[in-house]
Amino acid sequence: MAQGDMRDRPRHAGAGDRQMTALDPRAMRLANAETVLRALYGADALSQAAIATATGLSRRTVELILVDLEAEGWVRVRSTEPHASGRGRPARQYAFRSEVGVVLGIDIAHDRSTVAAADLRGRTLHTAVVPMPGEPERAERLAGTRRAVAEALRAVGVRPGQVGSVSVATPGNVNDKGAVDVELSMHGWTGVRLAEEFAPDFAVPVHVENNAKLAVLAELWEGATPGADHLLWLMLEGQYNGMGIVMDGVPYRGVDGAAGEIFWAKGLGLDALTASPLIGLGRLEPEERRAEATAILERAERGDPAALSEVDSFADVLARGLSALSWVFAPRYVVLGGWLAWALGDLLATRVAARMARNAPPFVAVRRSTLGPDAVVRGAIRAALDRYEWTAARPLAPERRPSPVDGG
Amino acid sequence: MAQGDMRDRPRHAGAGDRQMTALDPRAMRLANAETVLRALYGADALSQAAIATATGLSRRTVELILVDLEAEGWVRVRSTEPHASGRGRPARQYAFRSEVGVVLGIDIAHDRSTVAAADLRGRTLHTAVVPMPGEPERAERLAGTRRAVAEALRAVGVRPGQVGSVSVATPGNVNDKGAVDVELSMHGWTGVRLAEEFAPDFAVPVHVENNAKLAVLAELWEGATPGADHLLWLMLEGQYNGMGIVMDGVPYRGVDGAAGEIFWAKGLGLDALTASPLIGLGRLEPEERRAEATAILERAERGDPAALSEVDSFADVLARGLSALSWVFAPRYVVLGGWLAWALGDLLATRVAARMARNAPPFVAVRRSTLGPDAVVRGAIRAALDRYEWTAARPLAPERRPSPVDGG
DNA sequence: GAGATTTACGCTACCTCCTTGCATAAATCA
DNA sequence: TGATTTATGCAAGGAGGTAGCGTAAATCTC
Repeated sequence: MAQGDMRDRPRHAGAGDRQMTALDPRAMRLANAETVLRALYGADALSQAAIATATGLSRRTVELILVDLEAEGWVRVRSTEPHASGRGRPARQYAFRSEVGVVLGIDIAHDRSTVAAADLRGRTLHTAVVPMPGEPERAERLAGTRRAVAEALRAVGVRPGQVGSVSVATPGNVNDKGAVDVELSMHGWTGVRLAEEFAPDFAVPVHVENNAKLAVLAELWEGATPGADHLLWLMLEGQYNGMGIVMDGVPYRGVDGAAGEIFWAKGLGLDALTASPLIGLGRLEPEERRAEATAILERAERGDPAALSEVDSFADVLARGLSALSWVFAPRYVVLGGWLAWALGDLLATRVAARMARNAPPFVAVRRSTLGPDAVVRGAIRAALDRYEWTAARPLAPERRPSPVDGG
Repeated sequence: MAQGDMRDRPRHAGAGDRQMTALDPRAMRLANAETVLRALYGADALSQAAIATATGLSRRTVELILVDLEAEGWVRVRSTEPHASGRGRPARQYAFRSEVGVVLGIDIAHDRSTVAAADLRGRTLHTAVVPMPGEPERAERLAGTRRAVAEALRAVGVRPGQVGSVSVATPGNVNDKGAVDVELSMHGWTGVRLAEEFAPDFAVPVHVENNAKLAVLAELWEGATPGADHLLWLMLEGQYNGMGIVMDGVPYRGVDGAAGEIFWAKGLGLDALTASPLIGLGRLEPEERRAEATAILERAERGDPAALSEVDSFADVLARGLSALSWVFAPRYVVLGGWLAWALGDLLATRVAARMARNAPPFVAVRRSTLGPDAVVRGAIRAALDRYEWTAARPLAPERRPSPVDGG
């Protein structure tokens, strides 16, 4: 169930994509129960009849399944509500209980490790941050991250073994076994087997992915391009840049997660960005670089030619590379993310868009990411939720359930 | 069921990827029957016990399902065979009947239309070719293609309404509605709605796809890279070049099928190929250009510096562009296909590989396509098989069943 | 060649789950 | 207070899957 299972499978056993597992009445019940649960998950509260029409199951079956789900703790009965048409017996409203499971999103960044605990609808319950000043070694970084995990779990009152799903974001290439293949900017990070490192702490498999490839999930979830099918997401972070590629709604990893290394590719011209003063800001401390970027933005908005030409030449290089990539990928959106895009506001995006309008396919739209600095953690939470195993999981007991009031 | 249905869906209803449809006993039976059928499809012949262990169903259930499948005509009972261990009652062997369905692969190429009829295992039963000399207009080309369809169906003794699945290959961008958005090299072809054109002739929806995107399916099926997960497939045809991108085992289309237009992309340098004398050969007639290419190959193999430099400069441009793309896609293979790669043998591939070894990621392997001129038709047949609806289809009646002996 | 052994087949009994349909419950409206 | 409307609870019936036993059809042994 960890990574690397669905790769390199021969897709040509036969026709369409139905399941291949044997179905018995129990499996049927399980599948139908999950269907009901999903229907409730997607809505605020639903009556039996509403669930029946939404799922295609008979009302009787829905009724029986709800009895089970309520007994297990997945579902709460909201006291009969007034009702729409005004008359008739009011229907009982059933609601999914997001509190009965906790997932973790872990963002290991250069200067800090951030751990967010969220409920099953992805609402953040608590965020723990452990700063990582002075370029620490591998062991120190891992220990600090574990402290952040412990703090987050303590805050929401959940033991590690009860966590429903975990996703870890890291800079560098994450291979199909959940280890970092190449990461040059963090000490001793190349070769670290993150999935193995964290696996013993939890009862569920630990998912590990490159940070840009996770941030793009947040963009699809609660960002500028919800539910988009194909897009390119650029993480402009200064020295540490990356790309998230989404195709057919799914993030694409390539062989051992190596996809999207556009800054290593000769021929796209994006390696020229390294020389840009804007990229150079990445070397500064977070507060400092943000101030610098804001200063540039303000100067440019006042019409200062030096600031404008700085942004323009940056946009030139970016637009050239992204135009070429757009012919290859035919994405619906190109999204500019990372703190640099965040700090430069719409200035950069509009300028890149103007330049791409001439050279890229006409259907490609340029967007600025609407996500703030927590894009990567939110993406990790999204990935954790996507991997949460409804059928295997058991809801947390009432006394163990965290409430959103507890944490931050 | 045609194209364009699974696009742009929000992927974040909840967790993993189970089905969302209500399951009743009948659906369960249908799914289990399909599971049994698939097991038989993947093997030559199987006993009840073998099917039971392969599928996870009880032997009794397998037995009952086989009774149905045999009655419907899907399955044949091979007379009890000697048996492995030597003793014990010999098991009945059940075999999937590939003859009970016919699929069509249609390749509309510049100089001809080719229609191949195949059985459900993809064995070609008959191939009909209608030449298209003198750059005909749209109507003429469509009429000629219909003639080829009629001939192929006559040869295998099947009426159009009985065809189980159809896939059409065409040059140009095929949008999500099965129409050609842009195709400049064939008269009046831009805007032709191929799915609609052919739909009335058949009882099943007609799948339409760009020819390079279909050829790559043949490569995965019976070519140089069977079952590969990620690869880039180049169709070098002279004037009409294209690319097929496979990611996670699935061909990638992009917005309205526009993905892979690497020759329109400034910045990759591949537009420079247009100037190459090798590409120029595409303007000649098929026999002529093949002779010319073979002549170049022979001269190069004898060490002729002019021929070698011609191939080298071609390989240079190709390798530069493909190296850049390899950083972006991280494919396992880059495959050179099309008649040009076919004609130049391993010469081109080894030279491209040597140049890419320096600039591309180390895991990328360069391969020459092992498919001949029928790559596109075979890919169309593969696509048609992939879309064949087992559960909806009814096996052909015995008197209508084509036999491989009939056709070519 | 008859009986033992081995493996496969056919079938009955039973279980789970889904569906239909009707009687009952709980609200509003006249 | 009774009619109307909508929701709930429950009994009966049907479809499908599984377990397990007796029988069938081979080979092996003496």
